[in-house]
Amino acid sequence: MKKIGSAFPLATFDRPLVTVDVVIFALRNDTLTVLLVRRPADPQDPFPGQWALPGGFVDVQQDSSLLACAVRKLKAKTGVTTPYLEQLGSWGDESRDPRGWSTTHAYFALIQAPEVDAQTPAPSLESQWFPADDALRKRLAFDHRQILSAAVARLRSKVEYTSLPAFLLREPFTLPQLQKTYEVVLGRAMDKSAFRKRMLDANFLEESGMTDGVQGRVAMSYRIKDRELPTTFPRMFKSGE
Amino acid sequence: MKKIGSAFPLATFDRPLVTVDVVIFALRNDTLTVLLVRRPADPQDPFPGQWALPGGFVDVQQDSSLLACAVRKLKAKTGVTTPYLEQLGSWGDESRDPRGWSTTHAYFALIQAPEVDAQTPAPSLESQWFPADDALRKRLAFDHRQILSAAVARLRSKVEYTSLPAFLLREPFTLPQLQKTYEVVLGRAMDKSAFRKRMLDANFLEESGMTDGVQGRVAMSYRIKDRELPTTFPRMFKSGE
DNA sequence: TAAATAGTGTCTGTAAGACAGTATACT
DNA sequence: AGTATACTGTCTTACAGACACTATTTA
Repeated sequence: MKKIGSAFPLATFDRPLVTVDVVIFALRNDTLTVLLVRRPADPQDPFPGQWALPGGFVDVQQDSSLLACAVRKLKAKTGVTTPYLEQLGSWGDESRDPRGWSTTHAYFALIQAPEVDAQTPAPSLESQWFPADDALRKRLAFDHRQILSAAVARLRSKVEYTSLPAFLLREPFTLPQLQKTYEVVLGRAMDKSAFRKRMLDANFLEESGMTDGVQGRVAMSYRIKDRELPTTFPRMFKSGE
Repeated sequence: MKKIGSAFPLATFDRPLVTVDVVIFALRNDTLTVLLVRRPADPQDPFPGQWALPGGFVDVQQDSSLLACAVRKLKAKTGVTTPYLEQLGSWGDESRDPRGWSTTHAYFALIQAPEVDAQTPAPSLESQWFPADDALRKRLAFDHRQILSAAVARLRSKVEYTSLPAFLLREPFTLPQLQKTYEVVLGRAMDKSAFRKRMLDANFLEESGMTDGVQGRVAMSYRIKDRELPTTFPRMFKSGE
């Protein structure tokens, strides 16, 4: 077997395939949506024509790390360069890819819904946003359904005790908008007073002037103080897991 | 490049190396310890003679999945077959292994400290338990220091709101023993009354008769109701992250 | 009886939830 | 004025922490 990059001898093991997949979440139409791409129709490819998570092989020439690879794939599909991006986990076994023993490193990204008329890669025949719950019910290529399911579960779980949903909104945003986002992600209504106390006490937002409300009272708008990482609240929203 | 396992054609990419590493925690002498192994002394190998996490290449003939590979490596080093085992994350870049672009899938395991005189693989020159805090200060092979650091951080973080430390004890155990375990892992003392209320209210323990105490009042002993997964408490022990 | 360990009771503080109320905008 | 939206206040509940107390064992 071929050696790469150094004088160290390598055991002659077969190497698994190494891929990276990205679960990209955005809020569209007051719905949590994920981006799926269509596999090539070529019957030589595995799962031809099926929906899959955006992703693919690590390119050892181009990608300096797994994270860099995920960033590259995210940018290629959405144009977004500064998302919230966290590692979800890895999957690997002998049967998930018909081409052989294969591994994937899954990431999940939260992005602001693209402006409809920006010159970002538009949704197309090969790439489309689906409501998360619809996507979960689809038959997806590889084990992507399982990965997507883990991503949605992780997101919903973290939303119970972190400020993650703020990364789905374009800044500045109002507290009612943020509450709506929590409600959409979790699929249940929340109490306004408790919600506001919690967000403001957590001290991760800074005021950013009044909105020019379309109707009704104008609201205070906010920005995230530190976009690097989400804030953890001292308790869960709803007791239990 | 060689094709494996099927008729699907593969792009001729160089494939990264694929390894699995396991961070194995046990309680020894009222101290949180991790198992490290020595790299072979052969200068042909990377990091000869240095301490590293137990792990190595995925063997596509032998391992049907990443998890199976982690289980195999854990068993080889400790003889333990039913640990608490969870995926920690994956690391991969062009420079972590001098042999080339390499990835590792890291797992972390909580096991009961091996009986000293059982016929399990004994600690040896090539394999030794170190207090977690000492191990963190060592120079380790590859990026294993970073991985170990992530494992300790994850463990300490989850201990704040889950029943994880129970997996470090041999059953049955008493509440004072469990409390001691929490204190050892977190490095701080906890209030007895609050601790007991929390554990008993969480309802993940079942009574298992009285201990024959060596001195002092005999204590109720407990077993874990469901060893499959840890229980999540409704709040953190200490507010904040 | 003293020492050691196990276990309980009571009070306080914090933050979430329920829900009713007030404030400010537009029509 | 009426409606829609933003925001506040008050009461209750859940649970962690502090700390003093009681209970049961051995020496």
